[in-house]
Amino acid sequence: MGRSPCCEKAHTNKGAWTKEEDDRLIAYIRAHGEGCWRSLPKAAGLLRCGKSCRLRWINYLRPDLKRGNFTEEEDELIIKLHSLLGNKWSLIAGRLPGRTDNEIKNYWNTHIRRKLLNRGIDPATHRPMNEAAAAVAAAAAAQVEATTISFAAVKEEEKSASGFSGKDTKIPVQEKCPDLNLELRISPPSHNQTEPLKSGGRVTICFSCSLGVQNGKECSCRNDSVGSSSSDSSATGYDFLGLNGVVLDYRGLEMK
DNA sequence: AAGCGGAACAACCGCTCTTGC
DNA sequence: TGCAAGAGCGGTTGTTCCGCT
Repeated sequence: MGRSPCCEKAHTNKGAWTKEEDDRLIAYIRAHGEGCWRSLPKAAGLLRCGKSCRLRWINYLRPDLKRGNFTEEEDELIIKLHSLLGNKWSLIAGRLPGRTDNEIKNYWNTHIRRKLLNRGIDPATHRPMNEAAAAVAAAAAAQVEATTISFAAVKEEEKSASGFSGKDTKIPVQEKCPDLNLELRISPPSHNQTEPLKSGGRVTICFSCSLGVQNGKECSCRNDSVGSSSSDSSATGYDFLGLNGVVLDYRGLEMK
């Protein structure tokens, strides 16, 4: 049983792409468009795996790609998006026109990770390093406890608690960042809001705090006790990218 | 100039998800 | 409902480049 390999490895090239291969791929896609990647190599006369062709096209040959260094703005945007989405590189890439998931992933691993470490921030949790270590220990303890909970029961609870359907229910980001709003919704305070800010163990914090910069100049929740006046706009969500006043639903981040 | 080590990046691999039968 | 194919994603590896000694 099992799946047939995506290509016949014995008859495919591997390693760096040559100029000629690039030209063939570009010419074929210009003529026929992006279609069935599996059959594309043969049709285009390439001794490459379909996956390899797809990757090459998406990451390097697409005409709308923006090459060159990342700007400071892009850096910060990536950090913010990563704190919200985790390693969902494709989603992050969807918010950065002209950038690819692979490019962003590489850039994260080589530049941004170090940048955050230099700031004393754990790149995985976006919290200060010492706090992150404590969080890891706490998470490990919690995991032991969690093993007693039936997986089926959890799935059932997810299903009923989530308004999302199918694909949307798999979002795992929250497990790593318990402080993040599980619905990943960024919204201004609703004047009609009747629920307290902290409900069912969910705490909403400002974006700056989620990055581990408590009491920083950008922290908008420092003076707020949880559950304070609902008329304070900073208490219920991030002013994410200056989007205060806009409801940002996680589902909207999924771009195809 | 040569050797070495680390950084950067391109590409591959294995897995999951979606879709069609 | 189950299976297989195709597509996509994220982690990892391999190669090249560059600066330092």
